[in-house]
Amino acid sequence: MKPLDITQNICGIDDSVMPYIGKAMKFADMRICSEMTEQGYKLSRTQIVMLKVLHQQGALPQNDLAFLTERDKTSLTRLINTMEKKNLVARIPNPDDKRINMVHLTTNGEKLFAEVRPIMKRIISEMQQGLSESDISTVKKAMEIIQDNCIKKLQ
Amino acid sequence: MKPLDITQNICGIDDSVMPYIGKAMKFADMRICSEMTEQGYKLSRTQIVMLKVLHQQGALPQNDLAFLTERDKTSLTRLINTMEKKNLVARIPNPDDKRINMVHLTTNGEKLFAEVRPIMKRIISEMQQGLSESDISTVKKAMEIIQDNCIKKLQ
DNA sequence: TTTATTTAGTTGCATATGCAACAATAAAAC
DNA sequence: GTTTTATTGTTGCATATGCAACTAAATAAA
Repeated sequence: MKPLDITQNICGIDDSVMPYIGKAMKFADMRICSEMTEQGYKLSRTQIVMLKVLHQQGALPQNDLAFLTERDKTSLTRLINTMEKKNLVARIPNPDDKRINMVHLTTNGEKLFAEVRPIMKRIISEMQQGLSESDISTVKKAMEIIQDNCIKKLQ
Repeated sequence: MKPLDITQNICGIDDSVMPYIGKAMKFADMRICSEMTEQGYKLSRTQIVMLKVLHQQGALPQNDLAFLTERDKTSLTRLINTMEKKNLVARIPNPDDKRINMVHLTTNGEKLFAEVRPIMKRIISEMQQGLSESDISTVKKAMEIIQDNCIKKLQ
């Protein structure tokens, strides 16, 4: 028995790209996770992206972080919980508005990001080996179209 | 404040397609879920795909189902738990090999799949509105390449 | 035939995610 | 100045997923 032919798409729509992008994403996440583990880092792609955003943007309120990364605020809350336990980020209450937590990278988080960055760079270029410039730009365009089509109807 | 420009990719690799496919997938799942809810069905894309596989393949051992759908067997176990609670599928022990559970679609599951199938068909075609034949085939090819590159290194 | 190994499935633990409902605080309306 | 509304963040509940460790059963090896 083999995995189902990937062309067997949902509900007989034979030109659906959904299962393709779903699986590519899943395996990419697994690959990143496994390589990080090998290198001695217990980090997911999600966490690495968050490190990067905080590195580039500086401290931000949770709400803004959720918006910037297009996540539900509850998801953001728990992601920050996880990363706080690992001492990658810290919540610092804003004295001017007691509702707000500013999320900072810790020194440890900054250090880890610097270490992990070149590894990610390599993994990503390995994952995209064999894709032409034009393939990459077509994929990006297509994904934006799909995302727009979805959001349009999500109002 | 706006969502980060999607071109802001992981670790400064500006031609990475990862964030694009991740977000497209997430919004597609949300769209499917929300539309299903509107129509009175509490079903995720994952569950619908499982209904379809069982509809087409007939009853299967959990192990085979996990392999066919490229899921970890523990993930499969819990997906079947969820669907069993909803009376969409049933586990029937194999008398010839007491280790094996055959997973069947229930009558209810079969009925629901028939109802949901045309809805999915519409959603998918709406989501891909604006993609040309050639875009779709490029995306498929690209996703297969990424998946292969990942699996290669996951041994 | 008894022991060792492999296979099928489950459970604990971890990550990630969204919706609904909630508490605390700030801002607006009155 | 008090009441109402909006904003920020958390928790409960639900889904989905993988790895490690486990049990039960079948198969292979001794």
